[in-house]
Amino acid sequence: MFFFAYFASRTFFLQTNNTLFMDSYADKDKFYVAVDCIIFGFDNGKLKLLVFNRKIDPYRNLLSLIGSFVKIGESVSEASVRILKEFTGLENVYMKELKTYSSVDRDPGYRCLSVAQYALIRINDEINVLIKEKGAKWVDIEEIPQLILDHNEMVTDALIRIRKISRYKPIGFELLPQKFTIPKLQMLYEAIYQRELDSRNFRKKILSFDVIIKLEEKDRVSSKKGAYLYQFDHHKYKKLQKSGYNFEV
Amino acid sequence: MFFFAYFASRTFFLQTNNTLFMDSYADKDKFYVAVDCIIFGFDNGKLKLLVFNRKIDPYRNLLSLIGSFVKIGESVSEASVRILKEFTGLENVYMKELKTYSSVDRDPGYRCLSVAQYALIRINDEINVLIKEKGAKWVDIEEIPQLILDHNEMVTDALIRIRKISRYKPIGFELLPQKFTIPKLQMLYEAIYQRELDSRNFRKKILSFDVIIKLEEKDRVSSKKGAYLYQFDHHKYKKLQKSGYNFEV
DNA sequence: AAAATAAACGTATTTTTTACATTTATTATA
DNA sequence: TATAATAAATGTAAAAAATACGTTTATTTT
Repeated sequence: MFFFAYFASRTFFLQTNNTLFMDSYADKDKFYVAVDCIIFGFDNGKLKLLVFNRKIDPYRNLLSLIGSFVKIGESVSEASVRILKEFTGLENVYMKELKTYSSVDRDPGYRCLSVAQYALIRINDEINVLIKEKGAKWVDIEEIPQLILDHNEMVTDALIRIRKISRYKPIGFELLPQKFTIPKLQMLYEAIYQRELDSRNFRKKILSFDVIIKLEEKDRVSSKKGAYLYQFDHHKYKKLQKSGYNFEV
Repeated sequence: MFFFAYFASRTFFLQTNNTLFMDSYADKDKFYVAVDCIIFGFDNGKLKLLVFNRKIDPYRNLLSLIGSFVKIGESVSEASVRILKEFTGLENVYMKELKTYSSVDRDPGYRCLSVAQYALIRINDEINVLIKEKGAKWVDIEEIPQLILDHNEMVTDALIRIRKISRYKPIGFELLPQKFTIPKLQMLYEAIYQRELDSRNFRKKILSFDVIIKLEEKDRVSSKKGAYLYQFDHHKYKKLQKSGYNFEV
């Protein structure tokens, strides 16, 4: 029998020797270890997922998450950092392990275990140029298309996870630009929770954490009056965290 | 170079063929996939960890978690269910994935990735007979001995996890016998959180969830007056969970 | 009969959450 | 230049939840 590489672009290597692996065959008695990244961004008031349009077999013209085999000489998290950098140009991204997907028949080509990672990134124009080059694109999380293998399951699990996590950790800030307005922050939380929040209570709550700094500037893009810009205060947040605080919106 | 199996008891197999693997050598260019279980129990008012005393090389006479290689024909969770059953005789145990440990140098013998799982079990005499046979034993979580490889790190991570999880899910009930008293339940939560709780507020809170059923019987082991026994009401709990409830003590 | 022990219970205070409507700053347009 | 339109900013009262705290009860042992 004849199998193709899980990912067959110039960036996906056979884990044992780092050489291109286009049309070799998989060893059925051997574990392959992959990493798949569920990358979220926030744009235009909507939570987005980065998907990759495969241009070659297998799964030509189908969508998948951004992934790669893990090389024998790197850890799973090193692999995920590597491909995130490759696809978005970003380093120092908020990325956490979701869970391991290891069903025997999850990948017909390989006995392949995948460690899924979810990441939150700030979308900007540079990134959008790069992902276009790579054949990736953003899709709205309310309209997630069919993805290969068990990738849809991974996305569902990741969404559940970020909803939970966002109740302790100010992950919202990872998705917004450095300067943001409170109405934008609220929209993000509404996108994460998929429900409306009361603007007065939201503002009160956010400000009560005392981890954002009001700037003099206003953002007048979405309103004539303009909304004050704020910045996240990492220093104060770290202090707060140390004292065992819980960030719950 | 010459390497030994990660676990070398009759229960640990080479993942490719399920045959005994005592003194063969590892393929350094190949990923081995292992599972390690952080098994918690509750006994005598203390939270306990199940550790395994290795009687053969490598790591003879050292302590480790209960673990195994994952076989090529099973998923990670199937492997963890398998070894949990083998060591404790238990099936249908509360067990969840903790995270993946995959540093390149975490195991000097193998390029081995381990998916750690944490489990909560009800200790009883039967189990204690079986674990003794297997060479395993309970240690107090406040006095965890040195374990092999990165197993201490796994335990630390698991403790952090169960402290977090116990704020949403009534995991406490997984660790207690079917019939338990409120003071015992409180002791358990105190062991998990490592801090004292107010008995009046604790009782009020627990009863407000309306998921435990008061029985007519009393447990007079730790008091002359005796404490009423209660039972967990799984049915009511499931209903509650569906309605989006949060179980936080 | 008295002492000792752990279980069971209630209430007042503080804190947090929720619900809800109006005013403000600015731009566009009549 | 007055008016309409738009989204941002703000406060307060009521309800719910969390916290702090002391006494009584049932029973066994002495």
